[in-house]
Amino acid sequence: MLSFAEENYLKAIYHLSEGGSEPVSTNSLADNLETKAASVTDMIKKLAQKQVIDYKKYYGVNLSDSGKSVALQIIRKHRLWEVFLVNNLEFKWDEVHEVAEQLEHIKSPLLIQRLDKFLGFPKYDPHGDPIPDENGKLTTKPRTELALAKKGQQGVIVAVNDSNSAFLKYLDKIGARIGTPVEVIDKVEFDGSLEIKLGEKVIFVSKEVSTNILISE
Amino acid sequence: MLSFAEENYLKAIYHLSEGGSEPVSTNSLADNLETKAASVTDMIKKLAQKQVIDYKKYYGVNLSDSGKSVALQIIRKHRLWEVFLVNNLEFKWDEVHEVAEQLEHIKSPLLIQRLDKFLGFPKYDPHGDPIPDENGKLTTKPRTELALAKKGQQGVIVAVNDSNSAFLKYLDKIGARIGTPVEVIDKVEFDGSLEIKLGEKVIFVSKEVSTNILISE
DNA sequence: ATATTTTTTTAGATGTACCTAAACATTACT
DNA sequence: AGTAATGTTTAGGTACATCTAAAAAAATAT
Repeated sequence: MLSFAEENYLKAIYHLSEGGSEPVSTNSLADNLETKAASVTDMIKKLAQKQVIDYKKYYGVNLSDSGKSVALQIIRKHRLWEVFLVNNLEFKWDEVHEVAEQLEHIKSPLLIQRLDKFLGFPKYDPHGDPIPDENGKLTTKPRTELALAKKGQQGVIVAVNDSNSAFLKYLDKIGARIGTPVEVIDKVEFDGSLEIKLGEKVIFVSKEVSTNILISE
Repeated sequence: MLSFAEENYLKAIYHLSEGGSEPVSTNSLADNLETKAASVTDMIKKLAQKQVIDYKKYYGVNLSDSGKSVALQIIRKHRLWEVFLVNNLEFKWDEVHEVAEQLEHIKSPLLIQRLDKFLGFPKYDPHGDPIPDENGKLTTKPRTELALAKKGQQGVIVAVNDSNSAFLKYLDKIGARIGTPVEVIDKVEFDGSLEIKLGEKVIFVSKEVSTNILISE
């Protein structure tokens, strides 16, 4: 049985390695988990001993198969709870993260199975992120960063890259939600900002914002 | 901010002191929390320092007002989650305890406020125990142990004293649920067991069972 | 009222998850 | 290639929540 701290490490490694492909450095984990590099070294030694990661000194860590599976289960729980909070408890999409960070550590396979059923087996969370199934399988639709779209390109917002509350509130303000249609009117060479048609409105968004909006046709 | 362990101590003290009236001994806490007396002494010193309990060496502990309020909030969360599990996630009343033990420690006043609303502001949990309101206020209906009822007395099951899974499964088996009408047909002097009419059936229940069933008219 | 038993507390250890400071490896820069 | 900068690990220490064994206090029994 893994502790909350251990589970958080596995989740962080999963995210930082983009799904378990690349190795993750000690410092990037320390940053991500808001802790110190020395603490990370301590913990990854323990996780390596438990066989959930592969660790070679000075070379960073990789999730093992079992570690990846644990990480995906935590992500599954996190996202299912987010759906519950938004769909049933009137939470806004910028309010769910903190609470889901706690709920994701509740240990009860039955609970998650039943919650999934209760929610109608959702495939995506309120930020458009895919929810892994019981076996940890992800169904990822092709999606592009809005920042990479060409002038004239059209699409629909399917997800956001950042679940930061301030960012999501800004999106609410400009009327950008999952499902909102977008069209690139113009790209500003100077700072990479975009002029876009969002629903019925035409506005400018910074490069940073457009990097964090994911669209598909 | 209190840790899970600290919260569990406060909850245990609340239950063992019957709502904060009598002092609770070190050993009874150790028994209840399945830990050792020495560990309890350590912890109650810390809780006393945090002003959530009153502690005098060798005299047992009492909840302070703030400690009582914390305990009631945890009990509120526990019972609301139990309602959710039974009403919405198809859990049976003997399956909810363990999961609710985890869920009660989630820290988010908004979550509990919204959950309460979602559930329709329930007053009792699946075992018939009253749910404290936001201010920790309990509405307790008068209720008697079935074991204390007199021959010929009639009533309705309103709660159970023990949430032990085996006991609840037994109640399911004999058809005893919250709301089931009961009538005392006869009391057996010898072992204190009862002959009762439960719904439409007439059966015998042991003294131990009847002690754990609460009825009201 | 004294001795015995029970209960509670203290003393000293352990494992977890952190920390700082210092040592060591790797990478980047003239 | 040699040095400086950056990244990582080790060493040693802290707070938390637990433990065992022993000492001390309170309750019980003779």
